[in-house]
Amino acid sequence: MLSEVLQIRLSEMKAALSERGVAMTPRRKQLLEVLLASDRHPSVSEIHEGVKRYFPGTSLATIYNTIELLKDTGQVLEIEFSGASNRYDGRIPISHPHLICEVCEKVEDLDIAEMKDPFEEITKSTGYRILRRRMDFYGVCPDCQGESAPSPSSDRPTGRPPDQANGKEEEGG
Amino acid sequence: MLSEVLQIRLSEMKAALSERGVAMTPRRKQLLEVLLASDRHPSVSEIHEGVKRYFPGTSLATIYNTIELLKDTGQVLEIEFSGASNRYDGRIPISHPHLICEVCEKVEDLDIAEMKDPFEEITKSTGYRILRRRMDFYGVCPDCQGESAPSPSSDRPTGRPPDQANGKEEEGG
DNA sequence: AGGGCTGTTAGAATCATTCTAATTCGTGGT
DNA sequence: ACCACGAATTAGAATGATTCTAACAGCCCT
Repeated sequence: MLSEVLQIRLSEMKAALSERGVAMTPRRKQLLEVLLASDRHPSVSEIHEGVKRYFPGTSLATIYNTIELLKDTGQVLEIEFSGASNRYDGRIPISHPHLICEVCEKVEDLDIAEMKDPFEEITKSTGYRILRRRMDFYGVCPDCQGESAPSPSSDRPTGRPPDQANGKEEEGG
Repeated sequence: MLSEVLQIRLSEMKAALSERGVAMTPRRKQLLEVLLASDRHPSVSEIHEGVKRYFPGTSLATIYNTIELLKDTGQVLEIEFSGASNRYDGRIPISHPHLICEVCEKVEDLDIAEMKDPFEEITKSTGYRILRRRMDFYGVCPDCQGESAPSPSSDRPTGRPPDQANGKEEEGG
């Protein structure tokens, strides 16, 4: 069962889809719940698994299609990865920073309170019309540190090996 | 011909490769020059084109292999994209912010002087061993604004359509 | 019953990237 | 000159996420 806050998000999502004339079918409803229920920033195939528990015949295409609708209505944040599957955040659909473990591929939200938002300033100084931003930090989470092999508890669909461990820990910048 | 600053970068790259016992073959030398000569944050296939002008038989695998060596030695910054090709920055190989036009797929460096670096603080508060970060701003560059179709001057190998233009300009967060 | 509009599906197509196995190249030793 | 060895390079296959296509199913409306 979703918490009260997530129930509100669910309503927002449904409203946004309905406003655009998209039907709320049982599969789609289930997809939204799976998306919101997970705190792992799930991938398309994880969402697929979740929906298939209730609607076994569901195809991957349906998940991709519905995610596309959610993206179009600004109801999900897509976190892109080049070698692996994209991950999705339905709980906080607006740009915000993440912590990403390169060993177990965990994606966590990150609070940086005192960081000033350079949004307006960039718009002014560059002339760009900024649509979204990405601020993510990649590293090794506490659980995965001190292990030579990645934690076997996490299923990693296309995990990359921890080849970053070459002593360079601060890059400055 | 490369500027003096870029000549220095070239030397650094060669030194880093040599230190790791990697031979500086003519193809690899050319690849480094192509990478440094471009201010477009070129993709693998753009680099491939550049190298092929001098060594016509060069295969894509060679480009991928050499880029891999450069990544391993910290001599190139990889900017990942999920739907399109990755882009590479050999001039400034450490993490730094970019401006990315979603219409013409231009990638520019961005200076944000007064932004405080939350690096140490995140390490302390989360326990993560941070290896790299990404701070990129996506939008529409001045050249592409006011055009319904992307500028035909730029060659876009796997361009995505400008479907971001749905009125949401500020996402906050 | 029929028309038309979604939603859904299986499977093919695409495309960047990685892998594999074979060939070529360069160098050092004879 | 010749050979041997290891690294560099190659073509092409394999992989995997995503997108596309064409067909089918469901439903509302008359």
